Amino acid sequence: MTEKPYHHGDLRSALLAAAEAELADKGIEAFSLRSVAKRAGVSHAAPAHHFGDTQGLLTALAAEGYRLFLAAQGQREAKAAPDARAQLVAAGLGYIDFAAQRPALFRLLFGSNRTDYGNADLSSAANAAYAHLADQVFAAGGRSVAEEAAVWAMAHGLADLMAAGRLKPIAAFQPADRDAMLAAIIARALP
Amino acid sequence: MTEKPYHHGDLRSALLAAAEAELADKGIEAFSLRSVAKRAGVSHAAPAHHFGDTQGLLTALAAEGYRLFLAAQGQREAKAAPDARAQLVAAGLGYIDFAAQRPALFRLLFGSNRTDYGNADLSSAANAAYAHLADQVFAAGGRSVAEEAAVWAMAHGLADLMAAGRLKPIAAFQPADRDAMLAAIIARALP
DNA sequence: ACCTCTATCTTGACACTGGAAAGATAACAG
DNA sequence: CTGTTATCTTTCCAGTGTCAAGATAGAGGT
Repeated sequence: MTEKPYHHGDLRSALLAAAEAELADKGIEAFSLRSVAKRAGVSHAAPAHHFGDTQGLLTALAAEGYRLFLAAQGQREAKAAPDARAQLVAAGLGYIDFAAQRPALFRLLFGSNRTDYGNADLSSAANAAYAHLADQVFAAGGRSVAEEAAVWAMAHGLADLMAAGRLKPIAAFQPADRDAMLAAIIARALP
Repeated sequence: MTEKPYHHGDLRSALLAAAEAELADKGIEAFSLRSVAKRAGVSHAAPAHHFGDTQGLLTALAAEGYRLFLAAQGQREAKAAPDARAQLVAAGLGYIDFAAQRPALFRLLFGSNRTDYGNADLSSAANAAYAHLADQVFAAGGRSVAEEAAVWAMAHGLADLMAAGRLKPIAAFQPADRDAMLAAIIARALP
């Protein structure tokens, strides 16, 4: 019976998990560090040692978020045809999956100023996500910043509007129909 | 010499202006009601009488924001060719203009949960913006929710990425070139 | 003119927040 | 077993949003 040892053991991970739960529950604007500490069953000042301040915690969470974000795209890609265009559409669907399943985390990545992109870990995680997009656009024949922007904006726009709950008529479709519809829309932006 | 009359005269408008300045300076996540009151030269509890609470103030600001948002689209439309497709592209450019010029306000409209869409004024302002999009898509031949979503997502994606500063290579072009590039991208999403 | 009524604004209080400082506890290296 | 260090708690402070009570002034009726 590990009641409540003074030393948690893996508080860092526990705090990250608690922070994501807090984010999902209350959103970034009502995010409370003290509440995160309570969720992890620890004093309000405990996070400071692992993350410094709130920005540090959110920065670490965002870095994890970018890795999950890439993983969501990878899951779709694994099920798609191997040609470059199909892979790019699949990545777009994964992009949207992530935003729909974790809207608050998605907004932390793309719509928050409480993360520090000077941080090396976050910076490299974000760059990896961007590089993956750029590679795929190149593989599909895109050769300009405009081609990149077109694909990115289409996927991002769908994802952000879904996360905001503004595409309910589309979200209401059966998953298969919904995916087909979204895939067709994404395809319009392809090179 | 109107030194400091006990009654402000037009505190409501002054508070809205101060709130937008506060939003632009600190972003939605560091938005402080007391700081807004200070900007307007008034006690920290003065806003309560006009807006109730912080959510009330942000809701009123968002309603104003949607009207400015539509006005930004109207400005572009007035300079564009009268055919439906050109008007739709122009509206998209106005959409992006607004996001680029007032990124914090743009995020209040599309990425905040601190506004109350149950409020009649905000709700009707937001609906007016949506109706304008739907009308334009219909006029351009769009007849499905997918057509609507495609155009909306493309404009919104470009706007949100610009507001987040993630399309710097495109933002760096001369205005005319930039607009032409964005117009070409938006055109991909048209019916 | 005066006098009430009501809207507007201020003051003071409360619980909550993030962060700093200092102390307590336990793991670990020797 | 002991000194050292990492981890966590306690205590404190300034700042925040909201509520309640009081102060001020404009508006309308007589």
